[in-house]
This record gives sequence, structure tokens and C-alpha cells, in this order.
Amino acid sequence: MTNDEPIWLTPSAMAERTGTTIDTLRYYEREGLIVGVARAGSGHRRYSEADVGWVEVLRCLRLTGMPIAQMKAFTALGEEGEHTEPERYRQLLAHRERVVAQVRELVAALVVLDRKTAVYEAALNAKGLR
Amino acid sequence: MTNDEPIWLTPSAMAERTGTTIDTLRYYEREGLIVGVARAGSGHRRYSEADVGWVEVLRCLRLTGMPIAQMKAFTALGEEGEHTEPERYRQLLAHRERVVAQVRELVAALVVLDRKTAVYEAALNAKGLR
DNA sequence: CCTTGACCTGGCGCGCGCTCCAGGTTGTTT
DNA sequence: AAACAACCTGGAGCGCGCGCCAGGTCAAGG
Repeated sequence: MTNDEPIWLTPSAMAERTGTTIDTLRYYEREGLIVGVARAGSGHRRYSEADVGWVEVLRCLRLTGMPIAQMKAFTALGEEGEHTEPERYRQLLAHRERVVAQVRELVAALVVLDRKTAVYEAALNAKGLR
Repeated sequence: MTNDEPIWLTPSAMAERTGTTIDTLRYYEREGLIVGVARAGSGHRRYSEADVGWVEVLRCLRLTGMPIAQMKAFTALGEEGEHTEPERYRQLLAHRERVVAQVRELVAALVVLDRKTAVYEAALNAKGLR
């Protein structure tokens, strides 16, 4: 086992890896969305690969519109232990359904927008043809 | 031509029809997103069917993430006259592309979430089987 | 030894999109 | 006539999700 390579990430590296910012990472940690971040002797954060994975999950949840408060609850469950797995699973499935609904809503909106663009196309064609 | 039936809508009826709130409608009007709303002698708003159609477009734009400022610009173009049609068309197409990108992002996030749920399923199954 | 830059904590600020409130008018119902 | 609901204007307030800044520490390079 050799682990003298940079097996961890600095805050800036972490931000780049996960497509976030340092400020957001600190904010999430303060809110309890990221727990157990290691520290160097200097007090500087040292993110593990596991942290990367977790932040990627967090990003998915945010991107799909989950409020911070809910992400907090979800994270807290994870901290409570294995016995909360069924509940976490349930929450994830519920959120998944919301995301599917979002997609449907977006697609429906696209249809409306397309009707609107069609009107413009017709108008512009009419001008072209006259 | 008979038009003594309720050919227009009161603010509350409008809110219900378009799935918004009275406050939002007033806000949009103040921001210039809705123009030329008729008034009764009392000063009360009287929305037309054309208004309904326009608000539905506005809702689609908002639902798909267009900022108010951009909707404002789009509306202003419409007020400027027919010669802005090509530009409005262009903006609509550009926005359409952003929406498609959003959908793709959501779907990608769904995939990640599904991987996560799969982990829970595996864990829960393992428990069930032991 | 001095500079430079990445990082620390704590907390304030902010843009967005509403949402709500006060204080007043209108118009319908009983 | 009195009550009640719906509407008006102008403006303040708010929740969210960060972003930003001051003032200080730490580590490495020249």
C-alpha cells in the first residue's frame, strides 16, 4: 500500500473536479451536507475520493431541484446508520418521480414553444413569398 | 356579434385560468411582461383571451428557466412591431436549445440517481436474502 | 527573510422572483 | 344601509442559494 501520492484533493481541485466552487463546498459543509472532511495539519481541507462521489450525488440532487433542506435531511439519514437505508431509498425514489415530472413539464413547455415558433415561421415565410 | 357574455376575465379568474396568482400577474404587468390590459370603469383589470394566450407563453418561458429580464426583452420586441419578428424568432429558437440542454442534463442526473438507487436495492436485497 | 498564493473562519450582501401588507375604493349581497 | 368580497396602488419583506469580503494563518519558492 503506497499512499504518498496525492490521494486527496485540495479545495480548489475539489471544486474543479465536481464543477462547483470553493464557496459552495464550504457552504454545503456548514449546512451538514458534507460531513467528515479530513484536514491537513494546517487546518486546510483534504477531500477524499469518497467525498467526490458524495458531492456528485449532491450536485445531481441540486440540479434536479431538490431544496437544500431536503438534501440536509437525506444526508442526516445517512449519518444515522444503515437502518435508515429503506427510508433513504424511499426518498430517492420519490425524488426521482419528481424529476420525471419535471422532464415531462419541460417537454410539454417545449411543445408550446414550438407552436409559437411555428407561428413566426409562417409569418416569415409569408413575407418571403410575397 | 354579441359580446355581452363574460368575454373577459377578472384577475382571480385569470389567475386560475393560467395557473398563476394575482400577485404574479400584477408583478408581470409592472415589469412590462404584460401590456395593454384593459380596465373596467372601476379601475379593475379585465383580461382578454389574447392576454390568456400570452400569459401561457410567459409561463412556458418561466417554467423553462428564462429569467424575467430576458422575458422582458422578448416582450419589448413584440411591442416594437412586426419588424422584430426575425429577432424574436431567433431568441425563441435559442431558448429552445437551452431547454433541450436542460432536459438532457436532467436525464443525465436521473441516470446517476438510478445508479444510487441501485446500490440501495442491492443492499436491501442482500438483507432480505440473508 | 520576505513575498506570494492557497486556504481558513465568520459573517454580511445580494439577485431573483415573487409574496404580502396597509390603506383605500368598488360593487354585490342580504 | 350595512356588510363583505374583490380589487386597487405603492412599497416593503422574504426565502433561497449562494457569493464575497476582511482579517488572519500556513507552506513553498526565491
